[in-house]
Amino acid sequence: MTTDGRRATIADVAREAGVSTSTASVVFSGKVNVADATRERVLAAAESLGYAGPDPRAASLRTGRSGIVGVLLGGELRHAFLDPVTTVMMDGLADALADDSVGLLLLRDDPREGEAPPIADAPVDAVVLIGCSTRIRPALDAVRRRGLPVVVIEGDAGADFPQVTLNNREASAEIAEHLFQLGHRNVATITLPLAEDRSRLALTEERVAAATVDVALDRLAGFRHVYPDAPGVSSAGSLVDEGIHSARMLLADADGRLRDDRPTAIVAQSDLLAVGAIRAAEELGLRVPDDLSVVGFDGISADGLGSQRLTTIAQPALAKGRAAGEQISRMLAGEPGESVHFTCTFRAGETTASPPRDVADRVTPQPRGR
Amino acid sequence: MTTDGRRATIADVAREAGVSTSTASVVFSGKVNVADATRERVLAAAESLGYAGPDPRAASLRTGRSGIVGVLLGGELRHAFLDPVTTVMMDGLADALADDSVGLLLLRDDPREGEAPPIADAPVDAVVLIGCSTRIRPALDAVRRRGLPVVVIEGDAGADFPQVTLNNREASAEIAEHLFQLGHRNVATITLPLAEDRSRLALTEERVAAATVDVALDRLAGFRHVYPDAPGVSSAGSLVDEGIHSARMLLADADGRLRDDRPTAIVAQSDLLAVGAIRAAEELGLRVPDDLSVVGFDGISADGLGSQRLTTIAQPALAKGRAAGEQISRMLAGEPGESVHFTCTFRAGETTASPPRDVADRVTPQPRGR
DNA sequence: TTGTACGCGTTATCAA
DNA sequence: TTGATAACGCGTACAA
Repeated sequence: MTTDGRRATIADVAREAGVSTSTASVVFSGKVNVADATRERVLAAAESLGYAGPDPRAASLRTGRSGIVGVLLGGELRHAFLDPVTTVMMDGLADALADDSVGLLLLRDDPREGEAPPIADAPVDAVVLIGCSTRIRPALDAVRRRGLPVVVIEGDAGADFPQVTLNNREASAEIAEHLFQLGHRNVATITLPLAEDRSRLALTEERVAAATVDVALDRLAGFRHVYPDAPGVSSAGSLVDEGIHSARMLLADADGRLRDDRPTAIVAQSDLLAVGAIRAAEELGLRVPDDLSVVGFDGISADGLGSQRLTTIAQPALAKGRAAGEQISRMLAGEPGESVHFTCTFRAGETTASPPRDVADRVTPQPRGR
Repeated sequence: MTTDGRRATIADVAREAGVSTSTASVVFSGKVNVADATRERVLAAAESLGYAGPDPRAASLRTGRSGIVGVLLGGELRHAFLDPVTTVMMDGLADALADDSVGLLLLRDDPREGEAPPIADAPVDAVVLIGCSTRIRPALDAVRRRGLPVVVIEGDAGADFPQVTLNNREASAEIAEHLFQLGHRNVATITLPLAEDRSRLALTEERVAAATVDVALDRLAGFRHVYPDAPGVSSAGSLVDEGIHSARMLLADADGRLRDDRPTAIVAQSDLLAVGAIRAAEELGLRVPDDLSVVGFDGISADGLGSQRLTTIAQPALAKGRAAGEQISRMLAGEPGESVHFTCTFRAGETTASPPRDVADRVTPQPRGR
C-alpha cells in the first residue's frame, strides 16, 4: 500500500528500491539476469509496500496472453459436472494442458437471442467447445473473429476448425448388430436429448427432424441402420433417473403393467441411461438379460449396476480430452491444429442374451403346438 | 482487419466511422445513449473492419474487473470432477453466480515450493477455495495481498475470511452414536485422505498427528468421541474403489480370509467409500446389514448400491456452494462477506442393523451355554 | 546490468 | 449526444 492509499504498482516498488520500473519488472518476471543485490532491494521494497506482484490484467494486456483456456459447455454447468464422460474429458484436457500451466475457464454456451455469447468477452487464449449442439455458430463466429485457436469436441463445426470426433454412427450400428445377431427383432432405443429443450418424449419423425444435437442423431442413425423402424424415447438427459423413466415408457403401460408388445432389448445411448433401464426392468419384474437385453454407450465404469457388467461400446473419453488439449497446446505454440478421430470399442458384458423363447407368442399371438 | 494487417481496434473503428473513440466505446458497452444514426455508422465500420468487439484484456485493465471467479481446488482437477460433493457444490456456486454472469476459473492449488501459487497471476475478481487442506496459507496470503474477495469452503482459514462450514465433527458423532445405540461395540472407520500424499494406510496416532486435512480430522474426531479406540484405515481418495480396498483391510487378512476380530460396523467418511465397503463385504460373503452395518457421509444419491438405501448423514452440498456464491456476489457488490454454517441431517437407510448375535462369541471366545 | 520511453486497447471524466 | 484526454499497470526494444 502506498502512502496515499493506492494499491502499490511496480512503479512504486521501483521508486522505493531506487531502480527503474523495467528493472523491477524484470525481477518479477525473472526473464533477465539481475544483480543479486538489486533483486534483494526490489523484493524488500515490494515487501514493505505490500506489493502483490504484477497485475495479471495489465500483464495480459501487454503480452497478449492470459493463461486461460475457455471451455464452452453446452447446457447447464451442473449437467456437465454430472456427466461422467464430460468430466473424464475435462480431466484429459486439464492433463494435456498442465504443462502450459493454464487455467480452465468454464463457460456456459447459452445462445440467448441478441446477446453476445459469453465467450466474446472472456480473456482467453484459446477455446474448447464440448458437447455443444448445432447451434454453436454464434460462439464459433465470435471465436473466429477474435482469431482464437479453437478445438471442437463432437460438434458440427465444418472443416474449418480442428475437431475431435468419434465414430458415433458406426459404433451404434455395431452394437445394434450385436443384438441383431443374438436374434432380437423387437428392439427399442433411448436417446440422449435431441434438442436444447431436453424433454422426455416418444420418438417421432417430426421430433427427429427437429433435433439439433449431432451426437444423439448420429447414434440414432447407426441404430436405425440395423433397426429402421424401431420405437424409442428421447431422454431429458444422460442420467440414471432418465433411463428409469424412459424405460418405463417403453416397457409398461401408464398404469405400470408390462406391455405385451414390449421390446426384447433396449439400446441406450449412454451407460447411465442403460443403468436406469436395467433398474426399471428389475422393478417391473424383468430379469436382465433373460427377459430383457440392455446395452449402453460410453464404457464408463458405470456404478449402480451391482456386479453385473454392462454390455456397451466404449469411447476413449480421456484420450479425447487429452487430444483436444494437445491440439490447443500446439496452436498456442503457433503450429496448426489438426482434427483427431477416435473410434469406439465393443465391450461384451452380462446384460445381453438371446431373446426369451416365448417372445414370438407374445408379440404376435399364434396357435401353440404348431 | 486494418489495411496494415493489424487486428482492428476500437480506435480504427472510430476513425472509420468518423467518431471519437469514446463514442465508439460507448456503442459497444451500451452504457450511454447514442444517437441511432451514430450507432449504425459505428457498427457498420466495425463490421467492415472485422472488429471483434472490445478486447477483454484491455477492458479488464481499465475497469479493474475480469468477470472471472477463481475456484481453487485442492488436489488434482480430475479428482474434483470425480467427487460428487464437489461437483454439486460447484453446481450451486455456478448457480448463485449466474446472475453476475461470471465465469468460473478452475485452478489447482498445488503449493510447489518456492513458486507463487497459480492464483497469484490469474485475472480473477474473487476466489473460492474448495476442499483445500491446511496448507492453504500461501494461496490465502496471495489472495489477501491482492485484496480479492475470498470465501473458504471447509478449510481452516481463521476468522479473517468468510467461510462456509459444516458441523463435520458433531455430524460424525451423531452417526457413530446411531451405531452405538444399535449395540455395536467393535466398529472401524475409513477416513478421507489425511494428507496430501493420499496413501491408503492403517490409522496410527502418528499418522493422525501428521494429518493436514481438516475435514477428515474433524470427522474422525466426532467418530472417536463415541469410539475412542476404534481401528481404521485412511483411504487414498473418496472413491468406491478405495472403499473396497480399505474395507478389505478391515475385514479380511492378507490372504482374503475373514478376520475373526473384524468389526460389526464400518463408518465411512464419504458415501462413495461406504458403497465400496458394502461391495467389499458382499464379495467376502457378508450380508449388509445382517453381518455388517455400514454408514456413509454426504448424502449424495449414491449410485452403485442397487436398491439399498445407504444410512448416512447428509450435507447440504448444493446449499454450501450456493452460499459461497452468494457471499462472493455480495462482496463483488462491495458489501462485507459473512461466514455461513451448515449442519448435516441424519438419514436412516437400510445398511445398518444390530450386530449379529454370535458376535460376542466371535470376538472374545467364551464358553457357550453360559 | 540498468534506465528511458513508449504502446498495449480500453474506459471514465469532464467539458462542449 | 459527442469529443478530447488521461489514466489503467505493465513489458520490452533500445540505448547507455
